[in-house]
Amino acid sequence: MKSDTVYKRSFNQMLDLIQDFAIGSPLPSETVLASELGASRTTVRKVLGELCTASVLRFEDRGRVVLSHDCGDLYHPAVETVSASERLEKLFMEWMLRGDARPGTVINEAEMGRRFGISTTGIREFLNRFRRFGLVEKRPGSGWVFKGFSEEFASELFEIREMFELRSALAFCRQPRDAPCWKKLRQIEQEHHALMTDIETRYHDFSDLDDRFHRLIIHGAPNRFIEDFYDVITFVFHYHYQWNKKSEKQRNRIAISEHLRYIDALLSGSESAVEAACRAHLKSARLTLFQSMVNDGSRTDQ
Amino acid sequence: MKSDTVYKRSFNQMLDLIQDFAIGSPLPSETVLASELGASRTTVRKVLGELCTASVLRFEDRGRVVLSHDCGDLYHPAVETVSASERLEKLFMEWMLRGDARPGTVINEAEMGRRFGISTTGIREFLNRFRRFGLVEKRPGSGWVFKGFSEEFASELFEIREMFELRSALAFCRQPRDAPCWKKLRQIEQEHHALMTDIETRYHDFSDLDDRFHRLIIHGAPNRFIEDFYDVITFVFHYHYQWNKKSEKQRNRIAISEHLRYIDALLSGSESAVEAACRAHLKSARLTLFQSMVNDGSRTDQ
DNA sequence: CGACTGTCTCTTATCCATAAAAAACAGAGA
DNA sequence: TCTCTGTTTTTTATGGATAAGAGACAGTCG
Repeated sequence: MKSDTVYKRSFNQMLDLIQDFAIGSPLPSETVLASELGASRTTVRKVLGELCTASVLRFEDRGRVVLSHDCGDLYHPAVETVSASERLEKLFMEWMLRGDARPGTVINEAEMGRRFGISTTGIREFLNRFRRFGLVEKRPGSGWVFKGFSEEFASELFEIREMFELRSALAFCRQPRDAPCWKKLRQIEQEHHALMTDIETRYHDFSDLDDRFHRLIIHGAPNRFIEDFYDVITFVFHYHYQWNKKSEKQRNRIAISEHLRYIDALLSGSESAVEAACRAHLKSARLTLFQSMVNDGSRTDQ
Repeated sequence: MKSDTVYKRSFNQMLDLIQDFAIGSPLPSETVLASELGASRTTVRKVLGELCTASVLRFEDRGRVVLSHDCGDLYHPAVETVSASERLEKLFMEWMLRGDARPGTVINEAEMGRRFGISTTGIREFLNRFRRFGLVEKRPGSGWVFKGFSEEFASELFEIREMFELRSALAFCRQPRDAPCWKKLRQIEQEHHALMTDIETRYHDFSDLDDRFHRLIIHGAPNRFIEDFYDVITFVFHYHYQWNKKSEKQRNRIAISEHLRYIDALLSGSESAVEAACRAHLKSARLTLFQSMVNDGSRTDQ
């Protein structure tokens, strides 16, 4: 049976949203709310219905008005808000990065299902999707073998990343000067400056900016395989650094200044400068990743 | 329920195999047979059991002896020999390459299931695996959108292929002269010569040789992402040229001579020669693919 | 006429069931 | 002891069921 995580998530979001409306004021139309919450109108109606019976809203004159802001205890627990597949992804990565899985470990669907409390179909689907990350491999008829989040893996990952990024950076700076990407680049540059000045408090915001920056570069000369591959990068970094927050602030500070140099090079239009800045940044990113891999006690061989 | 395609395939293979044994002579042990057929002993036993009741074999003295060679009508039909997922793959590619699916078409699991006679679970798994080919995309909560086997697709595919192959070719020729890959290269060179002399009759054998050649190059400096990507290439070429056999012989003849030049360059060890030969070959391969795409009536826009 | 809501239909996410295949275990003969 | 076969236990492949969620259609009110 499909879980109702979409409903619960929407419910919580709606509760947040209601706070922005004065008591007695009417809510936007269902259609508007739906697009606001990123769900279908069907779901929105269910949420609104529930809130009406809870007397947080009242149906009135073909629309809902806010009756109360006091609904802190109505929130659904956050856990019930993530779909089975998302939960599985998280659990699996946790298991993997904790080092519970030695390279070469054979995974079997039934056991994983039991361990993570998810049906084997779900496991199967996840592993099939997860295959492209290069961390598991399938033996048809037999099970799955786990290949280990190793330095070898990281090294192969970076080799491709470097090829792709360099190609994209050069393509980027060959774009006509009036292409919209330049404007976006300047915007992102501003964001870097802004983040750098607030680095003490906002250093967590870097990973999002980092992602947007690299995706902008890459999107200059679009290639679906390159963009897909960047998903792998994002994914790996996301989880790895979630489990290893050591010296995050410092790491991000350095990355920002590398980005700024990189952006300068792009804006200058000099291909050799771009190449140099790009290589420098990637080399440093690679080094940082490797260091965090060996320094992380939970991941070293013992 | 799991289908018994493994059993039927093994059964047919066993029938073939029995022909190699004289009447009255004993078959190898179950274990040996299993590894011979690439199936488990469980399956082998089932096959042997069936053949005993069909009086093709007789159990005797802790082993089976051949009773008869006359079993031509026992073969299971070839269709029942391919698993649901393989069948689906074929049907899907056929549907796609025939051009039944305009780019942007939204695919839905239930309908596909009906069309291809496969359960939605199967469809879902297939599409998830198929995603990496860059031809379908998922809209979570909603369906799948088909992106079209277009020139754009081919062009993006080739861009990556060229990057990877060039990188691999250069890495290949940097290997020490006593590395085993050189020997394999010479072997493959011989195979090219042999195929070229028999080209009139054996031109079908080229695609296999082509695959082995490129995989050898690529494997010189292994990188899982590059090898994975080559699966995509193989897959695309396999199906595309299966649907478009126009001037196959000529195409293969040209490719062989390009390969030979490419191999010469590798053996010479000159990086610039390798680069030139590699680029030339890929350029020509790309051109050939593009031509076959536009010339294929079933695939042009009408 | 155009934006809304009420209703109905169709599709996806997710679990479960089961036969086929694989793998592990156990006893027996050379 | 080692290799076989007989037997039992697991695990995978594949179909099916169903609640949740998305989308289409149809009135309705300003």
